[in-house]
Amino acid sequence: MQVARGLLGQVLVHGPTAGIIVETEAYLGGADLAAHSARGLTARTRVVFGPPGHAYVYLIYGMYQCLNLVTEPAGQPGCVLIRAIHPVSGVELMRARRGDTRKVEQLANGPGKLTLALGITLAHNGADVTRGPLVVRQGACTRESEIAVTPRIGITRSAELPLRFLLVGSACSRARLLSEPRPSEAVKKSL
DNA sequence: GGTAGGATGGGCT
DNA sequence: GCCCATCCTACCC
Repeated sequence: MQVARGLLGQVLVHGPTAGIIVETEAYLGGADLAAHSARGLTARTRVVFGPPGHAYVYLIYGMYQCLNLVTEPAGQPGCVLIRAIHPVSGVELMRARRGDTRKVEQLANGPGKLTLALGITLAHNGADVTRGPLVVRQGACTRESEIAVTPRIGITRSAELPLRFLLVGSACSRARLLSEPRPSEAVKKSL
């Protein structure tokens, strides 16, 4: 949960493409029934029970891939789903991968979209995010006041838990945030 | 602006 | 056989 907040404002880099993380969701161990790990250690969730700082990538709805970062010590499940990024480099490549003719804000403003835009696939499952080629870099400092917290979306079990975190100034997460506060000048500039 | 429905395949009961 | 941590298109305001 702390990691999910901390990832906001950090930069996700893969090759020539990169973007600022603007939306995350935490998936916990224990009573969080929405987490894949809730049903115990299986072939699919092996990585989630492994050491932190690794990528957990899985196939959803038969056609999209979602990227998570493992957060807990080995033996203990827990991860953070990256839900949206704000593209900062390699935008033309992202555009090509996504099929062109879109606004920049829409290139990677969803979990399935950002893996496509960044070129992240199931092959990255288990990859060490501190060593590359897929890396998380420290970004600009994020103020607590720039973070909004809401229930997670797209799930039914444990749906009431407030585990979704957004940078309120980002156009890339805006559309999905109900009753959105005014974006601050500080956030606008940092994007 | 909004919503309804279909695509599509692995994982688990 | 059913359930998805999704996205896009068509269609209707």
